[in-house]
Parts: sequence; structure tokens; C-alpha cells
Amino acid sequence: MKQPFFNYLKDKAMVKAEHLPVLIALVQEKEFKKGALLLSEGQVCQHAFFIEKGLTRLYSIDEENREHVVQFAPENGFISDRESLYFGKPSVFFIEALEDTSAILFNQDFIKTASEISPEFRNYNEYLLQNHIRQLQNRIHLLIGADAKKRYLNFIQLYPSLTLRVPQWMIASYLGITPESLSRIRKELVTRKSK
Amino acid sequence: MKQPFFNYLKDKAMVKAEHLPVLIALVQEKEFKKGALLLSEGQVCQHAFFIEKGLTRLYSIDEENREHVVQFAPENGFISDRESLYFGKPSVFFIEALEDTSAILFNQDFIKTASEISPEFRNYNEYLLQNHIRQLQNRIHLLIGADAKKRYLNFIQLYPSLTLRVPQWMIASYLGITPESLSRIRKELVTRKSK
DNA sequence: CACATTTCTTATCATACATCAACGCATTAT
DNA sequence: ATAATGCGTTGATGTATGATAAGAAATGTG
Repeated sequence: MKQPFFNYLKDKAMVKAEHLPVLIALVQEKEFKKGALLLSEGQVCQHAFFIEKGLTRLYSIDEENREHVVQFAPENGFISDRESLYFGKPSVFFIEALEDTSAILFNQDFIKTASEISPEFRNYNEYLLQNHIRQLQNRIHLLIGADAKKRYLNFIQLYPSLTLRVPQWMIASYLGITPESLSRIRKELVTRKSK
Repeated sequence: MKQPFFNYLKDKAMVKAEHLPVLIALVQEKEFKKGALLLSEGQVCQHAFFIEKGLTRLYSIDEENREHVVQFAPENGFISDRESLYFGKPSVFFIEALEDTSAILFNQDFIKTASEISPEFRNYNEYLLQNHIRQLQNRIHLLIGADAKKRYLNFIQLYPSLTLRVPQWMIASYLGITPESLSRIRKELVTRKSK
């Protein structure tokens, strides 16, 4: 149990062996069936999730009932609504398991405590924040400056494994276009390449 | 001087009086004329900037020589290329003074040292990161889900003062549209309202 | 297995926004 | 003053993407 998270803390976050059992004892593990919601709109997000196995997405539903995918998180990824978690506001997002998923749950208190126990954890947590900002800024950059085809090409380059596991219409939603448009783009790319 | 930064640390970041002089001693102050660059593409960003007076923008120039405005920072705002600063990579961005500007410069070392000296500073720094993420996610959300008019209305609501100080074409760039389109949107809004 | 549901594709038409070009009005430089 | 430059506006036209609808393919379910 909790083995992937243990390994992740050890190898990626470089948490010292002595601190590992202490930290691990503070988190819960939970299973979610495909389609289950880890977070619903209106709830205050109580946990961040570390995905041990499976695949999840963060998305919203707007006034016109359209879904907008904000993020995917597969194995070894983190997912949560930081705004809700950190600021204690009701979330406007859903988090859904796209496959049967096993996740580690931890709250802000855990992050605080773990940061005090382990400087390595603290550093890694800051790294995660910085990295998150980097990704978001990159995405904004693409949304502002690149057309749909470029954004799609960037996506498959950045997340090749997701391209296969995630339904196309969700990728379209992530890219900010309709499924039909993505379908056209893919068609064009295939025929272009075969020339 | 450094008075505005001093006040900011005291009032916003809640840094204790005893720590203030120590921290202030570690940062530099610098003036930039309108049009001057605080950071150029290709450079590794060495500082984060706290704007005491004036106005700045972070932007990039793409292959087709188009500018894309990523962020504005007026008085009491922070601006930097976090990716370059934190990860030590050459920046793809420019930071420009849009007005005569007075800024406080500080590097990663300062943040580290200040965090060790003052827990309040550490907390505030984390708050800034979380808040940055919140803003970026919000913007992505708008870019994905809202049309240009909605994004503009959101902008003027969020940054009413900027709307007056910043050239329209830069706002258009920030919104991801052309200056011509923004001009038309504004025209439409004016005539709608007067009905 | 058969049936229902979801996902993907394709086609047609509609629209938001981009492009290109011209002009007026400031501001700045000569 | 005059010229030059930058910014905002407007009009004509083009293009990428959206909307709608229908069918094909894939997937799930009794």
C-alpha cells in the first residue's frame, strides 16, 4: 500500500529515509471507480490527490453546459483545485476518475507539517508550485499565440501517452476547440504526412 | 528609499518590524525610463521585480514577430519570468517599463534567506505563488471558454486602472486578439450601452 | 449475443475574428 | 512649421473554427 507515493517521495522529492514513514502515516489512500468524482462543484476541496494508478481530469461546466478540461493527471501526477484548497473557497471544478484510480489524499495541514518535518519535502513542494506556474504560463502562451493545430501538436508532443488514453473530445476541450474541429485537424495531419 | 517595498512587506506580507531592516538591506532599488527593458529574451532572469512606481509588462515575440503580452504589473505588483528565475533557463520573454518605473530587485537567494529569517515572509511568498496559479488558471478558463467580448469585459472589471494606462493594442494582445477586433468590440459596447 | 450509448467522422452552413488597406488624429522629431 | 511616427478606427474580404445534423465505428450493458 501507498508504495508508489512512498517511492515518489523518496526518489523525486528526495525525502530522507527517516522521514518517510512519518509522512506516509499522515496520508490516506482511496480507490475510485471509473466515472467517480473526487471533487464536485460547490464543495470546498479538502485534499490534494496524488494519483498512484489510473487517470483523472479536472474540469468545469459553464452556463451553457459545456465542459472545459483544465488538467489531466495520470500516475505519479498531482491534481486538486488549489484555489479551493488553499483559499478555502467552494470549488467551481469537478475532478473525475477516467479509469479505475487509486489515489493518495492529503490536505493543507499535511503539506504544512511535512514541510516542517522535511526540508526536502518543502523544497519539492515549492518546485511543484513553480512548475505548475510554468505549465500554466506555457498553455496561456499557446492559447494566445498558436492556432488549434499547433496547440494539438504541442499536446501530443507533451503528453504522448495521454493522447491514447483520453477520449478525443476531452482533448478537444482541453485545447479549447470542438471535437469536430479536432477531428478535422487530425484528418489533415494524417493526409499531410502521407504525402 | 525603498519605502513602498518596506510598507508592502510590513502591511501585506506581515513581516515583523524586527526583520524588516534586515530584509530591506538585501534588495536593490533601480530606476527604468519609459521603454527600458528590465529583461530581454535570451537572458537568464536574475531578479524578480517589485514595482514601487510606474508600470511594466511581460511579453514575448513569436516567429512571426508578433508580441504576446503575458502580464502587466503596476505599483505594488511583482513581475519576473519565474521559469527563467527558478529553473535558470534563458528567458523567452521581455519585461518592459511602460512608464518611468522604480523597481525593487531581488533574486532567488533573497527569497530563500528571507524565508529563513521571517516565517511571515515565507508564508506570503507561498501565498503569492498560489495566487499566481489562481490567476493563470482563471485566464486559461476564459481563453478556453469565453469569447473576446467576455474576456475584455472581464479584463476591465479586473484591472479598471490598467484599462486607462495601457495602450489598447497591448490589451488586445493580452486578450489574444488583434487591435482591430478590440476596437470593434469597444464600439459595440458603447453603442449597446447608449441604447 | 443484441441493443443502447458514446465517440468519432464527415458534410454543410454560419460566425467570430484575422488580414489588409486606408484614413484621422495625436504626439514626437526634424 | 513640417514631417514622421504611432495609435485607434473603419471597411472590405478571407479564414479558422463553431453549430448542426447525420451516419459510422466503437464501447458498454442486459
